[in-house]
Amino acid sequence: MNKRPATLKDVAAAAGVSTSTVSMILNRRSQFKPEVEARVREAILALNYRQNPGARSMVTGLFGSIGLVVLDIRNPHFTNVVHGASIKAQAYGYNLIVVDLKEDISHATQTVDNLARRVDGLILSLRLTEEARDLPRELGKPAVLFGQTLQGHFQDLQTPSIQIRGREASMLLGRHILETGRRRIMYVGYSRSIWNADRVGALREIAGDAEVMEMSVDTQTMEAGEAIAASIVYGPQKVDAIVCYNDVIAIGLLHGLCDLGVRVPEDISIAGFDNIAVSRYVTPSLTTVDMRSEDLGSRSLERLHLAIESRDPGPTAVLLEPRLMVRASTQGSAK
Amino acid sequence: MNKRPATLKDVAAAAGVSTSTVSMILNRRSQFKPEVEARVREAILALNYRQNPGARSMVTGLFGSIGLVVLDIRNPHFTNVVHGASIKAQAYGYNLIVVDLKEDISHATQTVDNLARRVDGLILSLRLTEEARDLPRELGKPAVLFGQTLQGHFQDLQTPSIQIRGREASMLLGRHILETGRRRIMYVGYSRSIWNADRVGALREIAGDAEVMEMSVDTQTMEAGEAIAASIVYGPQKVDAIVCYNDVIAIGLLHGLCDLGVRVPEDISIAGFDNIAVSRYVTPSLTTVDMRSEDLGSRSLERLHLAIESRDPGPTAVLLEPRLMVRASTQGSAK
DNA sequence: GTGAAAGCGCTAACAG
DNA sequence: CTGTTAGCGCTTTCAC
Repeated sequence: MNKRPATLKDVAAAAGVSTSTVSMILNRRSQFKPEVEARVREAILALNYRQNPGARSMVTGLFGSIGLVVLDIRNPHFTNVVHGASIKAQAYGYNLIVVDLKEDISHATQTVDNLARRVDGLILSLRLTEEARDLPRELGKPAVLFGQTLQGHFQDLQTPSIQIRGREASMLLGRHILETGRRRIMYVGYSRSIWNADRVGALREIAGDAEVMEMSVDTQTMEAGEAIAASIVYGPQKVDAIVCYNDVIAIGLLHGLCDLGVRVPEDISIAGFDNIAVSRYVTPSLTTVDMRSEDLGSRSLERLHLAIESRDPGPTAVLLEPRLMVRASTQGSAK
Repeated sequence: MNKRPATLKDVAAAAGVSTSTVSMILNRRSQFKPEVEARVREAILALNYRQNPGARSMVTGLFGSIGLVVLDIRNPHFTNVVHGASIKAQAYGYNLIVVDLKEDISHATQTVDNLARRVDGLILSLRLTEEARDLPRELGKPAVLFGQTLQGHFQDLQTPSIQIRGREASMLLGRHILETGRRRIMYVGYSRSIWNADRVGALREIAGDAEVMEMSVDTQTMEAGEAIAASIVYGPQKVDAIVCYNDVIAIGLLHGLCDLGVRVPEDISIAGFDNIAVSRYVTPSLTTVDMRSEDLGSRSLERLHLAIESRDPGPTAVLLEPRLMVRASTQGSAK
């Protein structure tokens, strides 16, 4: 209808008061003559007035929004992070601006830089470039980093973080697999992730005399997992258990194995990380480690809220405990 | 570092020119003395200056962002819509602001209203309230609606839309199921969707002498699908095929059926809608109808871009054709 | 070509 | 308690 939305000035004029009166009534709770306030509210309704958040931001420096940068929204792990953050954002009254990098971190710095100027704070994946991770601090914007711990790295971050203990996750899973009598474990990694080394490293550490082999895929898709099945089955090395970088890859690989006539878990057992919803619904249901995706998102948002409100940041790192989810895909002993 | 980022004024001062000169150099390509331009660019670099998008928006009325409202980001269908839109947004240089309603459309109007003041255009699900759908038009903001056709409704929308032919989708699937000899079809709907009626209606239309029964769940999760399995298996009616509102529900239900010892597809065949990535990877792989999720997102963005740029809206409706994806879950004849 | 000045819509002192 | 006023950082006529 109105091509030009009503402004504060219009409301003030209509109510016969000054703009500052309207502004105060809208924002602070300072008392006004009931009569004046009523007139103002009436005018607001009549003109269908809405604050212009941009103009407001310019003077207050506040945006009422939080930016969340994820690596790949199609990965249910990140979707769950978004969901967790979104719930808390709603609770605190923030807008959540989700930006998907589509696994391409080469523009991460630019993305963060761009986003930082429109939000009160940022939630970033730990897997971004260091430059991108540090940018908020340089810009003086509150930020929270989320992701997995990384041995020898994220302990003394300059930015608060919510981290899931990655090596513990690997160990939980590794221990479980060893307990089922498997001795020839193939780790299928994701070449572009900084967490690969920790995953397989922790696995090796507790493997003892069991052998840990390694392969990797370079896209995080079920297709990639499926495609690698043949090289494992027909490869030179005998394998009786497979640990995948995440559930997405594991589900693809599981399917690929079944197509090749491999019995899971009898011939080869298989597991992933993340505990995405569908893992419980594939056949056999997939053993995995719950990486607390949703908690990662909600805790990050809460932590950021604190930093924005109370100015009480302190680059503390919260460590979340992974949870082993044993399901059919690793059930039963080998042989 | 600098708590206060450099402003245009700072750059102008450093370069010894006026703010308007800097602004012009930054935006338009109007020619300047190479010497002046060089000095300005140097100052920009030296001060690490970035435009303040908020201030710019206030005067130009442009935001460089597009808002996308989805019903449930955890549903891979919507994730794919986001992904499709995100790719095009990046191509056109827009920021994509994704807002997740978490299946609660009661605040849709408020969400849209709020978002509309921060973006150049909106992409909304057709499943929002009519009030929310119409709001952009009242606000004079370009918008594109996406989703499924709805018999007797979305033909003369006031807003451009990208629609997937829902009844055709049902018919494709129904026809396929009938061809496999099934005659007692259970439709498991999602009670909160406006598209339920079309789905089951179209199914009934082509069912002929086959019987179409109906049940429904009220959350769109695999858990809900799983939970309803028993009522179908132990219910009073014999069923030889199941069509679910979407793949998420179907995957849960498939799992539930298997747990109850039902053989799929021998005893009961099952199918869903959406063609989410994982459908191919469950066991048996799930027959579904590709609802062109990613195309819905990318086409919407393209259409919106047109409306924003060329001022060439026109409330046209683009109809996308669904694609039947026959997989193992409906393979083979009944009995 | 370049600068001066007038706002965009709003908030925040500061007066009255 | 309410109005006046001065900007927030940027773009954009309009003169020079």
